[in-house]
Amino acid sequence: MTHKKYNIEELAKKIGVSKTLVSFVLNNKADKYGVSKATQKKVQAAIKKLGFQPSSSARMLRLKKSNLIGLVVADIGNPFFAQIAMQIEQHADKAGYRIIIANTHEDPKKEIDLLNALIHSQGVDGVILTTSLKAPNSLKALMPPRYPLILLDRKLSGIAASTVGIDNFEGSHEMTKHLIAGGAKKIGLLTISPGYISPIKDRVNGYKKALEDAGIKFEPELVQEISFSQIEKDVFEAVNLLYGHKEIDGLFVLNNQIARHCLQTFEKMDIKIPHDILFSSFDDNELFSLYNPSISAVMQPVEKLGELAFEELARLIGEKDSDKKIAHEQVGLKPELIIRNSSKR
Amino acid sequence: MTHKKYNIEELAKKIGVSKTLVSFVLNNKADKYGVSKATQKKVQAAIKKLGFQPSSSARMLRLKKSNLIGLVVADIGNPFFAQIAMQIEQHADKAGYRIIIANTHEDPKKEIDLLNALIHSQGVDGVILTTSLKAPNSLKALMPPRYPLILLDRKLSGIAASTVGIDNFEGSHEMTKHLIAGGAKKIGLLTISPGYISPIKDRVNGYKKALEDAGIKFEPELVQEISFSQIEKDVFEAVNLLYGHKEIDGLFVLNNQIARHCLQTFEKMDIKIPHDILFSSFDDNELFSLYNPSISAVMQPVEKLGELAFEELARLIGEKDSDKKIAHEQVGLKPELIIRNSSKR
DNA sequence: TAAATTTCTTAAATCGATTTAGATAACGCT
DNA sequence: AGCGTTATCTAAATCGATTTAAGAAATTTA
Repeated sequence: MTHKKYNIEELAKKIGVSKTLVSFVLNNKADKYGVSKATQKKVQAAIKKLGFQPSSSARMLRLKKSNLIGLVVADIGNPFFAQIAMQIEQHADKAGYRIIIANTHEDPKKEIDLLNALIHSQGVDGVILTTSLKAPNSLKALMPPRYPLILLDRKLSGIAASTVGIDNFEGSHEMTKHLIAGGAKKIGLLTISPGYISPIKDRVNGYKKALEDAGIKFEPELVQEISFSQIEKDVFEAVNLLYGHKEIDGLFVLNNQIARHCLQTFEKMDIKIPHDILFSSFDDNELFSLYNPSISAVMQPVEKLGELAFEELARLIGEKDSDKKIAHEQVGLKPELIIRNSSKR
Repeated sequence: MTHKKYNIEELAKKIGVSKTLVSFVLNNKADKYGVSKATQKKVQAAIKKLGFQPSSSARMLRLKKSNLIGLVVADIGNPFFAQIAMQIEQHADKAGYRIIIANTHEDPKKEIDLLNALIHSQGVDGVILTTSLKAPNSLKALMPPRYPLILLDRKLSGIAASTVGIDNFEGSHEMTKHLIAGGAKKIGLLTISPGYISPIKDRVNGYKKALEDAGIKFEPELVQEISFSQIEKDVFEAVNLLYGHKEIDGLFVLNNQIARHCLQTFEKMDIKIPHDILFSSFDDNELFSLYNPSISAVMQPVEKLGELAFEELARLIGEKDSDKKIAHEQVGLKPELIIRNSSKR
């Protein structure tokens, strides 16, 4: 039952035709090259019967096309990225692509190494990247001209690449406005390292703008950066500082992992939301709807993001194949405010 | 700055040696073949300076080794699998492997198609699989003899493959015992489709055994199978039936997604846990510790599972390379009971 | 100095597909 | 019959690496 693995040459010999002919049939070029219907049938039948699968390494080598796309993310452990990855896989699969997943752990050096390997060694046809880079130089240096690259979630100025993400400024602006409308006068902000990535900067700016709109003075010490590698400890200290000493009456956190640890800290310190602090987070999450009180959040349209990222990448790959000009799109989807109980009294 | 992409031949010409020599250096065989130290230095320098990356498709073709492993899971959306995937990626990366991720959505046909493509076309060096198959035939038919395969989470009898998972019978047995000890006399069980996969069967058996131990008669109608594709609806109906009509005083659910929807349903129906029903779930989860009341769960050692799955696969790949016999390990890690407030009064 | 050895280097075959250019056979037409 | 056409098919080059077998240069030995 377990049949031998044939290559195209053996298969051709078995059928009694040349491998050229088998290749024609395999690639739907039989008609184009005038292969008789009878022969086509014969070849098709043999392919199916023997379960022949052409070697993708051989095709890759010859065609310089891998049907592989690289998905390089900062942290697949974060459900936000895991969800997007799933969406991307789903769309890629439909279009005949496989995805290679790689995790940078927010390390720029690792990011560059991985990209180098994926692009130049593995030969992936394109890359979807959530970059942790501060500057575009090292990325630019390794990218072949007109290489299909999608920046997901995080922009990187100075690089010509399509970007798929939400309007972080607006999401943050709206949520902060909402907290203010709920009565908060002194709103803490918990950001996450690295603080230089675009969504974080945009969100901080959205927060500032909302304060300004409301005539509230921006106080830098109310903004605390949580280190990606020691979230638990930093959150505890930050909440301690902001609530214990700065006496905030509102807290907005820029990431769902931070939010989780805030909730833990609130329980530990016996802080009651929304009574003591109005609270909200970025990135909605199953926990938020079930928690008591339910947690307000800025929701990113994850399915849409994944879909768009892949579709745009597929478009770029297609254009590259046909050697047209590559136009880079900047997609800024609208985030959605999910107002629940943690942010209003 | 953006330098041209060289292949080994161009690189060799540039340096003024043969590509054979470059290849020797590249593969650390320079000493073995007696390349002079001076030449080695020269070649090394050029490789580094020009950032040369050998084409992996060419190497794959020649060496029949891809340094790729396939990770085929039923549902990457499930945090349990996402976590394991992250662990596997981490260990694989260290060992120089890339992972291709594929999602079967619990569809056996899709699973076979994907495996076929990964093994025979992509040429992955090995596969880690959470199978949705009922019978091993179709899998056996496509697997080359002695192919490195790890079954993760789910066993499949009749197939010679290493299996990495936990002792599901024991986990379920212990948790059911705990519910009984807490005073539950009529315990509902929510399983998930497909019901024939080994962990589910083992868990159901553990549940039965615990009832038997306690002298409680097993009632088949207290066991309800939730369909993977319509969890929300099924959970609602099942809870309605079991609590509303069968008057259960305990509920054990076999999957964290089901648990989530149970909590929603409880709120909707105003069922108080642990007061009205003692409740617990399989697969621990951040939600469970933060929810009020906190939810008891059978925790699987996710990091350990991912690590073992990869290490065992790497071992098999290594043995295959050196053409030794492949011994198949059956790893059954101990699950851990996390007792919180949902399961005791 | 010539022969034998050792040291270093390279030409060419190979992996399995695709594709170009060309071969062969059958056919129609004058 | 002879010649151009058309319809089918195939030989051989190619992609970029690895590796075997063998060649050239340097060194030692006789």
